[in-house]
Amino acid sequence: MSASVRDVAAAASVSVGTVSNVLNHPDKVAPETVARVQAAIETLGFIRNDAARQLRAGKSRSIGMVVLDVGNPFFTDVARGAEDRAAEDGFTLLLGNSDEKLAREGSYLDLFEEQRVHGILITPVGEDLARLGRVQANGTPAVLVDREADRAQFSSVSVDDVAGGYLAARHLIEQGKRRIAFVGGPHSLRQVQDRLAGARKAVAETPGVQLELIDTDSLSVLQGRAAGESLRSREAVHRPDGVFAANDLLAMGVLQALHMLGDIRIPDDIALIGYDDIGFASAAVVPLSSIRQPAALIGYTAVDLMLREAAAGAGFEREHVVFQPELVVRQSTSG
Amino acid sequence: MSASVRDVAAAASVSVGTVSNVLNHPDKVAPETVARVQAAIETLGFIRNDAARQLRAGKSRSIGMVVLDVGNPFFTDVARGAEDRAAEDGFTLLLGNSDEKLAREGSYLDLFEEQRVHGILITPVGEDLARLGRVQANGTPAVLVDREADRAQFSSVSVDDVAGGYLAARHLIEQGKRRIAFVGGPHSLRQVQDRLAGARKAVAETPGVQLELIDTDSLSVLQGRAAGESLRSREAVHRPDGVFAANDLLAMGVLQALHMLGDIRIPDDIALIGYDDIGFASAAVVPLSSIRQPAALIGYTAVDLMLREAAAGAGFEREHVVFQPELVVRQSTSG
DNA sequence: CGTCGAGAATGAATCGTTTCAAGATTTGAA
DNA sequence: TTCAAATCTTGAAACGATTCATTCTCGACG
Repeated sequence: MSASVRDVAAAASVSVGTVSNVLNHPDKVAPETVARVQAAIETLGFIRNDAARQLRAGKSRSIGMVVLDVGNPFFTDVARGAEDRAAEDGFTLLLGNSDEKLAREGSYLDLFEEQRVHGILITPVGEDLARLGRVQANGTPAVLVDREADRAQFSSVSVDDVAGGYLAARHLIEQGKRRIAFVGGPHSLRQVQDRLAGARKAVAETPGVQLELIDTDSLSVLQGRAAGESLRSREAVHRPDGVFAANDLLAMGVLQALHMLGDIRIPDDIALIGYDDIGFASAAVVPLSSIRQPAALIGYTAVDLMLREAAAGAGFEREHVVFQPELVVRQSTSG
Repeated sequence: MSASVRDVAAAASVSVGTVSNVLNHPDKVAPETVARVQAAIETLGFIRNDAARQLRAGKSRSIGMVVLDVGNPFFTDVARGAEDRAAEDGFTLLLGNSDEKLAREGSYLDLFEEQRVHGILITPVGEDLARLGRVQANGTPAVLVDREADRAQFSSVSVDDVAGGYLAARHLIEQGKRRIAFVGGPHSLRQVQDRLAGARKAVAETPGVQLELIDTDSLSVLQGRAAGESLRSREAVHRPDGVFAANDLLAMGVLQALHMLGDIRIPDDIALIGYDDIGFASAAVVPLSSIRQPAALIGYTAVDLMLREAAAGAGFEREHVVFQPELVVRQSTSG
């Protein structure tokens, strides 16, 4: 169908090797020849076949990334940062969405391995990283994003979620709230576990504070709304007076159920805080307090580590970058 | 590095052809042999090299998609629909973000062509589709998303933006607003042109209604906030009483500037309507009226058309699907 | 008992690019 | 004028999976 190097070579009356050199090492070819070959490329509409190129190279110029939810602005921000760093070195970022499902995560991992991707960035769904370990063993560096694990095996870029959870819960307590509810799930997600652990710590520090768990199936607006509705349907005295949602999407859902569909005052009746500080949080019905993470920087750093690991080859000393989260107070907790 | 079909063949004491058959046509191989080969694959940790596979096949199992802004939930919704349809036929969606920049759009197009992608879905940045025409001519079907153009050359899935713009502006007028401002840009985007054209039509229908244009550099929250601030800094009498933003991101920005940073009442002082009806619109400080588009369905349909075109080959009769937008009234226009 | 055919397995050829050792040509110095 | 060095160009080999014309093996049937 489309022209190959051979066709270009014939049209320019040179060998295929020379065409390839024009493409990849133009300095090794006489200027006049370069011009002739480029003219031929132009007239034939030649387009490099990346498959053949990769086959020879053994590796692609792509980086694979698997996130938990592309619909979550936090992850698109991370991806944007990752893309920026990748572009600096001429790599392309391939974005996959696991939707918090192990099966989908697995098929993206398969795909990326088959594509001989340069490296993988992943926010894993579960605790079992054996599959990822195999990828790593096959020579494809994998970096954990927004998650830390076996420090010797995987480099990681994360945020101290325990500290973040602590900040959130303590803030609610400082606002005078005593019956705190943690809305989040599934608990197989490390992020959920850690944020809850931080909250537990803050609760334990202050006598008389109770912590209630409200589980969700995923970290989505819809699940948040469901959780909020279950709270709304309770008698007022049995409701918590502070809600800490495991991320902003959930918090937005809770907010919708309590404030917009119900007549519960935020923050007077119930104070609400989320996590991630996505752009939309500040523009919510009641501007949402949240825990800010440096999303773009996380992505940028993750690609950076990955590239370094790929360049260093085996025996690379894994690195671990941990950012500190930051409390952002808005009206949803401070009237 | 990693095992090849040849290694597997040796380990299972069969020929490479047989290994390939086990992988692709297991029914053509004796069950016992299949088992033996699969065992070998397992123990060697063999992973198909997609580059080699594609090289032979000539085409990849991927579909390329270029959107204007991944940060815009509208486009991630479209992408989600596209991914679903692609997955039905075993294709993978590669998502690229042009960020409304011609250069980035071009480099994604290059990349996709080099990867011999099965087809391309694109919301083009500018009016010049010559580049895309060349892609099409080289045998890669391209479908326009959220945009219509040369009907004979490209299939398209779009929403009647003129009708949408009309709906939005007429709604503001029906709410008694007479000094309408259209916030949007760049005008090189067809979406912006069309929505404005619709608004103009509605304005022309009612005597005594003025339309003012407030240009933005892109369709982002930040640009919306800037536009809102310029409005806020005016004397009240010179402000419009109705604002139609070219998309919800802009509208959210305007909302922040007017309502949260200023003390302008929405919708009493200024009514505000956006476009796209992204999920966050309903949860805004003042729930945002908007024009709804069937995002996921647009993506789903676009892949469907693309796949049909790819299957039919040259001489395919281009198809054009146009959805009708829908007015969603919330508090930002109706107190 | 010979022949035919279905089913299974084979392995060389192929896809298009890059690499690299070897050959060809030019340049410059002696 | 000659030779070595520097500069260009060449073309075959390699990457790894898939295809397909061929070969091989049985078993059934006349």
